[in-house]
Amino acid sequence: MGTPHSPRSDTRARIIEVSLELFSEQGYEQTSLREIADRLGVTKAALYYHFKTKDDIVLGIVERMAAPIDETIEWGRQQSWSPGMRDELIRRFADGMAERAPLLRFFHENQPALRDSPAGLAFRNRMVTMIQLVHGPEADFRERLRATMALFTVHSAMFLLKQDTSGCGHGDSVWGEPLQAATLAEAIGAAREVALEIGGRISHPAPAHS
Amino acid sequence: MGTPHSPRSDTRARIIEVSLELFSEQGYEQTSLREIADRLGVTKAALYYHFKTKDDIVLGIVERMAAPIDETIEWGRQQSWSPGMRDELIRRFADGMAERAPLLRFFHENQPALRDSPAGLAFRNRMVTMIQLVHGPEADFRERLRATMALFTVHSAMFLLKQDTSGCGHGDSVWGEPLQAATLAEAIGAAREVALEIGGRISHPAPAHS
Amino acid sequence: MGTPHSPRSDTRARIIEVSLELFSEQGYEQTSLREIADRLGVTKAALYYHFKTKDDIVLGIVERMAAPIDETIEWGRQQSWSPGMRDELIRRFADGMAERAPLLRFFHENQPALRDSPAGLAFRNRMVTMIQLVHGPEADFRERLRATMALFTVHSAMFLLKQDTSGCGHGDSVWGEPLQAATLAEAIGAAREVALEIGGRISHPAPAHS
Amino acid sequence: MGTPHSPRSDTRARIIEVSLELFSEQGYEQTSLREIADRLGVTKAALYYHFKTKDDIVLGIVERMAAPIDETIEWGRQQSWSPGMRDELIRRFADGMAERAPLLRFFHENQPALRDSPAGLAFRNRMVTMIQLVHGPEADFRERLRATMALFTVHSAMFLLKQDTSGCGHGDSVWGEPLQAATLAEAIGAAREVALEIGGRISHPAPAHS
DNA sequence: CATGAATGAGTCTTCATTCAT
DNA sequence: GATGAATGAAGACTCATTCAT
Repeated sequence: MGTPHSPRSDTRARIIEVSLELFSEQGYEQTSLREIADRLGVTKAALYYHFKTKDDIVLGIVERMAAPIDETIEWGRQQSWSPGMRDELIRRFADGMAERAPLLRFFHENQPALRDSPAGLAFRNRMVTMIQLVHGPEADFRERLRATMALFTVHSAMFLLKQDTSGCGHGDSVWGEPLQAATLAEAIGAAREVALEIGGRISHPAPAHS
Repeated sequence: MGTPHSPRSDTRARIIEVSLELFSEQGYEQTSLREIADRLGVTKAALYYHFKTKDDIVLGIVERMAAPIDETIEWGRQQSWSPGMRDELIRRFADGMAERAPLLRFFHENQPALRDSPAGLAFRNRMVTMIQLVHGPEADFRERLRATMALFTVHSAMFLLKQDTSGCGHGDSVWGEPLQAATLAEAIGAAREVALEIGGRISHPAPAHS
Repeated sequence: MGTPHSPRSDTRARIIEVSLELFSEQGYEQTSLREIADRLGVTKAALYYHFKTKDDIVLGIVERMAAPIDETIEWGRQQSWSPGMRDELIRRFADGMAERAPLLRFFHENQPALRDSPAGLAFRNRMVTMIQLVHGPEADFRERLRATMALFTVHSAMFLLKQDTSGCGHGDSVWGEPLQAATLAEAIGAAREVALEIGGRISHPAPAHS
Repeated sequence: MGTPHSPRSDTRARIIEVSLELFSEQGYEQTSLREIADRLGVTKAALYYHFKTKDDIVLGIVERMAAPIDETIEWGRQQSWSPGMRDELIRRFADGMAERAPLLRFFHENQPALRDSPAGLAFRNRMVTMIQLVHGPEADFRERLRATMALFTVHSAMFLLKQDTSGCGHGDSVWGEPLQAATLAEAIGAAREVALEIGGRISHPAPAHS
């Protein structure tokens, strides 16, 4: 009851962990509760002790992982828009996502499955808000699009990295040798910079040609 | 009634049409063959007359829709890389995708479901090839990432537009009034330009004649 | 119309041929009309031009293959029972079946599928009649059983031969080297002799120990 | 009602029981899981709780029923071949099968359906081993055939008895009155003796001490 | 905390069969 | 003689979920 982080049961935590893993590897629909339970060495019924619903697990995932986004959003809300604030926003987002890359990937790749679920909404709303904060008020379509691209860059980095892994043997990986050492961390670093460049052209609210 | 004996059943084509529609609206896994069949006014078995497998329908979709990508790839292969060629490549891709926006969206949002399927491979391979053509040989991670983002911009434009549509009443659409008139066509136009800007900074690490 | 063996269409014959082949290889239920049609290079619908029903094909098989049994039965009906007649009956049966071994095997291994079908009945009745002719009137259970075994010996020879073939690599074939040369024909020859021995103890109607 | 909290659900056992019943009555392919479930008063899904697969049910059947064969095989392996041992082997097999007659019949009549299934293999391997033990080493084709026939006699007895039962009214049962009293037990008794006679002529090609 | 047993709805798929052409 | 298109019934199997214990 009382103490916030009492070790009450780490099962709940492990469920979230394993679920995120499987969900991002195989997709939400492709991952069955049996699979999750098996990998945890418990029964399906046990999952239902901790979560009311499959979707509820996703909600759990979001709650545990979305904290940095929320902080960034909170910070963003207290600033007024300026190019510098925009850059800082992107920077914070990219850094916050560094350790949560799989989460981003998971939500991007499972939109249809989560479209109507509370968890899906919860996440999409956060992304939409972030995008709005980045492009600021009264932005036109181009600028909104740039903001979107800037934020999605982190996710796309994942896409690129995956090519290397999943290009199982049939040649033509995106990387030849130059990339042998690109760890996920390095990739995210690079993604941050590219994201800044992409977002960088959003000049607002006073356009240059006024 | 029109033509007496129907021009030899366009059912196959209609299946592809309707399937793409449903697949992109609800996702691949979330769309059952019954649903497709019902909307077409035929039986599930009829689908199996025309396609060996649910996945085979997706393959059909790809085949009918990917022609412009293939042409662009073909063109790209015959050029040698240069900034101008890169821009032209992006331009052609964006234009080709203009009428096929749902296809892009469909594949992006259903990666997990299609990961191991022939159809999924077929499409991902095309995308990977396009990306490689855009960034050209010997590009580093940042440049590859830019290339990726440039091409994905078209898809992200879809994401933005959808917010407007699917934000069914519960607030927080990305667009308030300013976007009331942004037709899909206009959006793609804008996406093309943004894509060009994003791709634009790829400047090859000074070739021999620097 | 007229001439008995006019070459009207050898398709019918080929259907029977191929069907028997597939039916005995894989079983009746496990063989679909599509499979038969494919192997013949025609459409399923074509099969329905020649046969009213899947079961009707089996009937066709029986009709074309059961002639020798019918002749043997006919002959048997005109004799009165004696040990010599019994032996001759077995001999004729075994010889007649020599070229139709697959047929026997097919019916034996597909009894459940054909239990209630006309074709199944047609064949089982023939076998029952043969058995009755072999053991003669007023035989007791033991003698009937012997008669049955004598006739089934031909089929069991098939079982043995198959072991050799289908024991795909996991060792322990029924035959080591001594059997390398046992062709189907030789096997049937041997089966005939064993069948005679097995049937041979049926001494009837005047038992020796009376 | 009887025992308060049921002895922990004998459902698994009942599934096996009912399945064997239906499988032998109608054949493996002709029996649907719905049928089994219905007769048990449970849902199809319940079957899948206890067995991974339809085929797995057959495996369950084999495991529960094949114990006596395994014991006989075990015993046979520890003897060295002699006519007496051979007779004892056949005797034990026949006795062991007395209560499991339907099992034998089931496997014989469903070979095609089970040919490639684990359950089918499991059973066929046992039979092949038994046959080898009966005819001993260095037997020729005739002797192997005799061994086979000896063991199959038990099954053939079933065939005969069935004629009586399933010849439902449309004439030609193998038995008229003389068999009214032949219970299954008696039949197996007779089969045992016939099997012994049939196996009896296997006389090994004069070993060293001839 | 967790399990064992079971459910009901739904999935994809296959098949024998029909019929207009 | 044969095909192309379609059907209706059924099949095996999977899944999220529930509940008594």
